[in-house]
Amino acid sequence: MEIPQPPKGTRDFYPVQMAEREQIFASWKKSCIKYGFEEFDAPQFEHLSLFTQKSGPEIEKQLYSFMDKGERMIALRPEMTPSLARMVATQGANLPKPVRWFSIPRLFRYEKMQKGRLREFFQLNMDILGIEDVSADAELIAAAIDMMRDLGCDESDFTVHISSRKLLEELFLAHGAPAEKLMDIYGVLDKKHKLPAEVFSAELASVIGDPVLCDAIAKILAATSLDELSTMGPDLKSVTDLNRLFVLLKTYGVQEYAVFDIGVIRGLAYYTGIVFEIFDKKRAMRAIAGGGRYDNLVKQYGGPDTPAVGFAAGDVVLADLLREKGVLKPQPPRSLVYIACLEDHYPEGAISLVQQLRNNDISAEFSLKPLALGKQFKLANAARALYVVVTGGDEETRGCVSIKDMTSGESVEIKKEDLLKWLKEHI
RNA sequence: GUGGCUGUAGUUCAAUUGGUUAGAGCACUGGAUUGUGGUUCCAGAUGUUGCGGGUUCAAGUCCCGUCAGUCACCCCA
Repeated sequence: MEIPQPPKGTRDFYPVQMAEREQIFASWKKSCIKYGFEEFDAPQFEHLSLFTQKSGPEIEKQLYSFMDKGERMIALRPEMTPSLARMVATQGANLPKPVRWFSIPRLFRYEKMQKGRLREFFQLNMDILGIEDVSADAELIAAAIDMMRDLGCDESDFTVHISSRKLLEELFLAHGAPAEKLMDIYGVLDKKHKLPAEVFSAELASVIGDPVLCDAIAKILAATSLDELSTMGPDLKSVTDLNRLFVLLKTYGVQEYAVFDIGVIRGLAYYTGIVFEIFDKKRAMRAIAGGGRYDNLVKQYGGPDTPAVGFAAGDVVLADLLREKGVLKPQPPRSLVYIACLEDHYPEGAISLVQQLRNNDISAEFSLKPLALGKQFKLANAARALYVVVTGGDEETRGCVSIKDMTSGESVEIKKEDLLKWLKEHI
């Protein structure tokens, strides 16, 4: 009989993988709560139109969609932001601002898989809605950086690359680029880090056409700092905002993680202002996280005009990074205590003890079939137990049990009625 | 959607380049060990070599197809 295969691009989470996943999720939640974010969730499937409304009809090719029995077009959610925008729009003015929400959704995308990209995955989403000021961008980026630090990463592992959609728009328009060409220019710019310099220039030239304009834009795109940009043209609000953002990030104490990078575009998405991406330092992987300002989205879903900024970090690339760095911890004990009992005492001797511990919230287990004591110790190892309590035998006649510390290998014998107290003191 | 590489035991990989009965580590099960685990020693089980076809006296090995995995391109919300 052939074993059925799981669908393409999905993962089975055996307890080992589940422990890794839980470690990441627990760290994510801790970071979010530390920053005053509340958790929310939404349906795993939505009306297809929720996504096509934001991303256009072509998006359907890249998601799991189907008609349900009521002839409604449904899609498994490929991202969380539309659901968030819908929820916020629904509440309208009722929702106290700023909204500070996070979620860890399971997402589905119909894509051909490759490194760091699957068809089913998780994301951490953090969003701040209702604040137009760059202070919200700074708070969010600081939170994103701390999220990475809480997972055990530091400035030798990752960098936040920051730019601004508005900056590019203002710069290009100020130099006389036609508005209808902006999207095409973004498209080429998005590939800047991947293409050799000559190919990049050639593509840029073919998109822009006018050689004078092309030269001006090439100069802008070669800029590596905000100061450099300031000398190129008139004072721009976006430059002021970005400068302020970097000052704020310094105040947050995270400036060593943040760099200005004009090449950050974030696809052709709905971003309206500051955009950022977190990359591993070697830039060997896909983006670990990405986000930015999307001030029009809630309004686009029929809600009140609500400025917003958010980011998402996928679990796949992040787990790759953490595994490579070796910061993922081994599985925690399945049971803190293993009750071993001598065969003449099986199993009644174990059950009453095991239940006493469980009733006091100490995880405990015992062998469900009679085994030699040596075997029971092997099972205790498999359970990653910290202590083995041996019951029965000579100790029993003395009203005692012996406890073995599985880390040190040392044993002590104590009165049976003192066991709970002893364990509470030592665990 | 396009292309490269790879499919051998549960898993990671061998198999003298086409040659006899496809092997090993790890993991698993049992034993050494009927009162003490991790280390050690012994034994055991597991395969339609992804699937289908072709070439050949002979195919895990070569060819075609197909499926799956993986990597890159496209895209990346």
